[in-house]
Amino acid sequence: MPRAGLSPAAVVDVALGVVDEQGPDSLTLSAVAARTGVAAPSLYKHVRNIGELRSLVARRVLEEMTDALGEAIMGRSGDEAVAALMQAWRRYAVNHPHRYAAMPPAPLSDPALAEAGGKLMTAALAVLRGCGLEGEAAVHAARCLRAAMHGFVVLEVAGGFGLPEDLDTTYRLLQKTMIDGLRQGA
Amino acid sequence: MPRAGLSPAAVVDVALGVVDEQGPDSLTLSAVAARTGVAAPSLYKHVRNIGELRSLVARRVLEEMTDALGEAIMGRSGDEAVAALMQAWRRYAVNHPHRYAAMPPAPLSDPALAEAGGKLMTAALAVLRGCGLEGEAAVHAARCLRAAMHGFVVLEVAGGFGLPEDLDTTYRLLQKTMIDGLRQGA
DNA sequence: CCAAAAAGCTATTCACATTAGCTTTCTGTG
DNA sequence: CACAGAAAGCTAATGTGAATAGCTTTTTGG
Repeated sequence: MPRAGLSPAAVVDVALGVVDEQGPDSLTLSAVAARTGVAAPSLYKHVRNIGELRSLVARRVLEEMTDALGEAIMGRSGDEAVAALMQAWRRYAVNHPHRYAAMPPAPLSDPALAEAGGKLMTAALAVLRGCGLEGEAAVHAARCLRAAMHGFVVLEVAGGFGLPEDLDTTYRLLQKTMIDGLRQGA
Repeated sequence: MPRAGLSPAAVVDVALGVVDEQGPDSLTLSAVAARTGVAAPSLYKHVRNIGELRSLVARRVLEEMTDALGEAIMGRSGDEAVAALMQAWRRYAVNHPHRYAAMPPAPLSDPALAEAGGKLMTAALAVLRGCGLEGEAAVHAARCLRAAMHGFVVLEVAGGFGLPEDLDTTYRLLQKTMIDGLRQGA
């Protein structure tokens, strides 16, 4: 019988499929193995363990999201860039809810994840510089922005907002609030 | 040999100990059984399954946190109450990081959890009424507030804020931003 | 063409959740 | 007080998933 032709990247591809369809908690080596037509232990030839696979998935997702955000803010500046950033953040999470949930909120001792996160931070700080925020003030502003965006989409994706009121309206209010807040800080 | 004298509540007590010391992911029936001096399967006499145990734990934590927030806002109103609410929210999470992480962001089909969450929502809406917000506007404001608080403490507790800048300062900025935002909406 | 690396596989171990079925301890009622 | 039945516990067993060991097959480079 011919080989499956796997590689770490291919395993991550399949893992992303599992995550998309069944959520991050269902990402198991058996599930990935079943989709690749390979026995579960064979996957250890490509990833060290399930933790590494999760890390690799998280990294891919973070990079993908960073790209999407980068595109969204490209060519914009000031409040408009902040609004675009917030919009793109939420759109990514809503379009890929399981992928978003597959990203840990912190790099947890994974240098590659930390680096990917650093790129996102750099992009955010660039946007804030366009709002007149630099140095320490920009760091505090970026944290607030991230907290607001992350908090909102985590709750939205998990179904944490029970009431029927329109979520787009809520998010618009959050955008306005944050943008006004940034203006204050500048 | 005498009985262990367990009960659903006692099992939850022990489970909270496990959560506090080893985090929500380490909450297993074996861990709880070991602490109670009982064999793991015996726990099924008190809880239906591990999922129910997690729900019961989450409910206890949510109620405990709701109490803490209720105390914090008691006797205050307006911006001061909002500031106290935000302060107490963060304090609870920082003092009990694993318990905070043990709460799912949504009731996920658990009516008891939903009810506990409803009480918290009621308290929040009461605070906002004191800021001149009612009806739909209050719902949108409450969501924004929750998103900001939850997002911040999730990231703080997980170690998601890498840089060395002072987190108290960041949170003060977030408080100010949200309070200004609420004033706008009113 | 062949040696060795790479990629698979089967068998096995361990942890945890869960079920089944048996035994022991309480408890309340005659 | 006795004892029947409920409640609470136990052991044994199953299923799933992670992980390791050691063997076999496929590639590939010289």
